Amino acid sequence: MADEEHTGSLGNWKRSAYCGDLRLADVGRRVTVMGWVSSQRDHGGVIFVDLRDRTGLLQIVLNPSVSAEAAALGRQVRSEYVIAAQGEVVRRSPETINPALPTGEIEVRVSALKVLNTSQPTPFPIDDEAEITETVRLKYRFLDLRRPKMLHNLRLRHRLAARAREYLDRCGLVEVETPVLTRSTPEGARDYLVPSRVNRGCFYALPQSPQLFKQMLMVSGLDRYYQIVRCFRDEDLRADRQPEFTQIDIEMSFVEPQDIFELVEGLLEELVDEAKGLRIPRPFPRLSYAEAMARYGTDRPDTRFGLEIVDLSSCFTGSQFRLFAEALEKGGTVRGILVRGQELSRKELDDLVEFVKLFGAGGLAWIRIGSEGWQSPVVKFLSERERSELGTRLGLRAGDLVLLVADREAVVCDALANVRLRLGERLNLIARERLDFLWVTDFPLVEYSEEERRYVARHHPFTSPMDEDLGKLEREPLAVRAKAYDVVLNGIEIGGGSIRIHRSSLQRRVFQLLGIGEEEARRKFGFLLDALSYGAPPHGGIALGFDRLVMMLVGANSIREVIAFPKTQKAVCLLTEAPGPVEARQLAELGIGLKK
RNA sequence: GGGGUCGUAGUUCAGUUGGUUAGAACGCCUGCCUGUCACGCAGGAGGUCGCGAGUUCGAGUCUCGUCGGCCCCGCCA
Repeated sequence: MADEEHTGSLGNWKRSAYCGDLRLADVGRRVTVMGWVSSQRDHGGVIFVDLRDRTGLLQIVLNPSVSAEAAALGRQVRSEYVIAAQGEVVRRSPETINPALPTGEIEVRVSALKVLNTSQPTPFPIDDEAEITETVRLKYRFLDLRRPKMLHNLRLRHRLAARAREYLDRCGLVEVETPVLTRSTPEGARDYLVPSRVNRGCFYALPQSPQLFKQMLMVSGLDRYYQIVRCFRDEDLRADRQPEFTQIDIEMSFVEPQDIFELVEGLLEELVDEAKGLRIPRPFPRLSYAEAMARYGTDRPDTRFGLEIVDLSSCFTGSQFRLFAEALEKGGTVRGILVRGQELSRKELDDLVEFVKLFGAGGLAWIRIGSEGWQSPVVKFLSERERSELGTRLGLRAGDLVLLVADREAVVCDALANVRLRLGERLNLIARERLDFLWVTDFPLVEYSEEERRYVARHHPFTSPMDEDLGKLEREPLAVRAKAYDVVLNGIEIGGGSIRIHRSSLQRRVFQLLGIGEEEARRKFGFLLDALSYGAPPHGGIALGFDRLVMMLVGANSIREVIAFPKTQKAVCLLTEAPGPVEARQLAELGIGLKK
């Protein structure tokens, strides 16, 4: 007995109920509950303890008239001590009911108490109220995760993963584990490298995705594959980007994009049902890349609000306004957003002018349509004809505001896409409760990289061109569309995929277009070309960003809220202080020396 | 690599124009209290103002540098 007290052992005690589960129906039960002390209220005689486990809070009552021993122990108890209590579930008298608690109609009258462990005072309160600096939260992540909200996030994440596995299994997909120690493929993101001790001077890379393995599984005839898999990219972090993240990775044989859409829509339907109990409309809307760029300026539009972008170039042909004229002469464009019935202060407009510069635009021209006439720093440069064309085109009337950007098309799109988002937020136009899923399709196969002075794959080099565009592959590569697609939720890209090239002859043509020579292709992707030459079936797939999806479904602003042990923007784990130095002996074994 | 922003007690914050001993709330500690639930009451402890230089008679406050968190640009096929 005394030993048990000192060691905090359970002895023969066995938990018979979770705290948060108990209700009126349990009145009369003798229960054993275990958990953490959320608060202790000592009234000199009777002591109340709010006991917390992952299910919620339960009030237990230590009354000396029931057990003097338990009450004496309870007097010693402090916040976050781990205790076990045995007693009877009793109905609270009407005036002592706490409607704020799901368990507020009952309490446990404790007959025996064990202190299983003590706790130092925690560096921050274990509740959802206080907003604690992230530095402190991450350093004490084990305590941060003890907070109900974080436990909820982790448990929801688990349920979504479980539901995804169940659905994909039902659809006949087979989960296969692919290697974590793999080969570096210098195309794309920077790899995390792992030195090989056995093969001195050689390195593994952690996978950016299991792309090539899943394609080879298709060649193997596995037919339908999935994997909930960790991926790694050594790039700078953002609120929605961590160096290691989880994908729901999918690949199927003998399919066209439509098959992928149906499978993924079914998956997302189930996940949204699991998370929110909502039925999302299917099929998801589809938008071509070209249309998405034209209307929203981005390939991942948030369609929960309007403020669509309008091409106004034709209104300004031959303009006397130098900025517009120059942009158009250089093959650029003038586009704008019409804001109707909203007041923006002069300061806010000035801020927008600065804001677009972040995205490479020279500036932003605004025109307010007042009842007295047009009010704008640029209106004096516009001819009568331009003003009238603009007015007709947009159907301008008093109270309207027009925001214009003139530049190269890519810059205009980027700038206005961001202006649109900012205004959507600022003017509170976003339908917060909506989940707008959509497919973006018909991506260009390649884009031209000024920096590398060659065509680069927009998705990845294994993406199939559209059959009808094959003829343009060499003549007009920028006009070739790919069998690629992204799935977007509320303006966040949550997944992307494609139908892959399954014939080595076409794969060679694409490598050639990308400036990857025969020899280089053999060296880097020889195994894939080999695989394709042994009867590869038509196949394609997709990868869904699981962290982002969970983030959206719990309404968090950062992926870190749904990852148990995330890293900071400098890719440091504040809890374990990884990455850290290693011993000289370890480096010597690997044949690695560090530059001073 | 670049821009912005923040850094004061365990936590969340305040701190005037540069001026005495840097404050509040919560938390913590001690005592009292038999129906509270953010219990209450009385008392108490707790600070390298991120770090380092500089300006000044005097710096939490001004300047420069540096470290760290967050947001963003670049980057992320």
